[in-house]
Amino acid sequence: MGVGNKDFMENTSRKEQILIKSAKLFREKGFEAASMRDIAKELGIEAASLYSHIKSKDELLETICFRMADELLSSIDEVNDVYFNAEEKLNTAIKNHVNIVTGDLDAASVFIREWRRLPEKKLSEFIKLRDKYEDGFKQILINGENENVFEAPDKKFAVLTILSAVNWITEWYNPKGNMTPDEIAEHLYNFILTGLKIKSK
Amino acid sequence: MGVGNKDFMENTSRKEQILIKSAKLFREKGFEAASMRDIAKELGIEAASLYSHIKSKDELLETICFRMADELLSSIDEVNDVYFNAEEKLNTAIKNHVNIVTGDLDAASVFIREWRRLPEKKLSEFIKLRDKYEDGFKQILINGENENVFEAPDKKFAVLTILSAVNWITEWYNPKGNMTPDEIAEHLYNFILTGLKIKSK
DNA sequence: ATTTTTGCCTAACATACGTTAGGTAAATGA
DNA sequence: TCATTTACCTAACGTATGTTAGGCAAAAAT
Repeated sequence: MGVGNKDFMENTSRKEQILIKSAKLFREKGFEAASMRDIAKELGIEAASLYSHIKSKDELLETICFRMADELLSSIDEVNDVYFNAEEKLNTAIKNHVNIVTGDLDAASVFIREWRRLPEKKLSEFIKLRDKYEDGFKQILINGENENVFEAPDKKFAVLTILSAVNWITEWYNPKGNMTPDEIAEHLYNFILTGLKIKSK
Repeated sequence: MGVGNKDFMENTSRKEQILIKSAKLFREKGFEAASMRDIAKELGIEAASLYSHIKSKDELLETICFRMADELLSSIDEVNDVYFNAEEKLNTAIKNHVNIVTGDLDAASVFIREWRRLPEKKLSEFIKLRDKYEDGFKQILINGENENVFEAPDKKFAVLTILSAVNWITEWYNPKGNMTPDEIAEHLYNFILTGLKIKSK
């Protein structure tokens, strides 16, 4: 009942299954409104049984949020290490971000929307990681300015605006829609680079 | 205890005070996590006393969300009625949006983040209003294309990206910071119009 | 073959929640 | 002056929540 995709689930550890369903429900109903009993029901077990695999509800939120943060951070680090050209860096960073986010929409939505509900101690740790990620993008903009290819008077502002656009994807992206993640990334990159105004003008 | 700004509150009806505190708490803790007892405590009364002024907790969320929606909608309608030039329209629409959002950050955050928790019936109504607002922006982009001043192959995509940027303000705007709403709006407008890339290139 | 571990179960706990019922003292209106 | 309304109160209700305790059958490890 409610279990669904069993073939897929069979190769996945119980803890992983719990995380997947948690992300789904945290996204749909919000962290507080999604109960342990809801999560258990999705897996066809009782709420108390969840505690054979996890320590607490908070742990679920933590794991989802920090996994995403780690994934994004290692992506931006790699971009800044590997590529030389600022335009290429920004293009790749955006492409990676869009792919990570669309690759696990549930977890990404929780990462973007529900991180505020982390317990205080983990929250400050989380915010540090977010800041580090933002710094990764800032670094790209600084590179671009040195290369005389980007212009961003207020770098922090520019980064926040860029990230707002790539994060907002979770609000409207439909995997069954007619845009692939790479197409979205390209679209976004073009928009961020050149804006709305007609170039010939 | 916890009441604070009494002078200001004295000219405001009790129901309005409740709404103000609700918005504050819904923003800080989320709709589900902020309890009626929390809201009451902010006003120095008992939870049950709230029900002399309101019907339910849902009603509070509804009022906050729909007020914001109405305010934004009449703003975009006015812009589309009054101005003729597409660039001017977009500039004013963004300026209005930023001013409305920064003018009541608590309510705006709830409008942007917590609308999902609306009861099903109100939720569909709310989504209709959001779509209408998006259409208002889309209309501006279409105007701009006809005037040969904007270029946006995918208009829906462009609108979502623009709105993501103006909505994300609630995540970082600090009223005590060193940017006025109008400065933010101008900054945003420039970014949306021309992007990062250096023009001379 | 026997022990240990795993993964679930039922039952229950303490707490928190939105909300209602019924009352009361002060302000308001006739 | 008396009646009504307003804005609060205390008490309580039913329900939902995260989590723990203790047990039990099957699988895994020794």
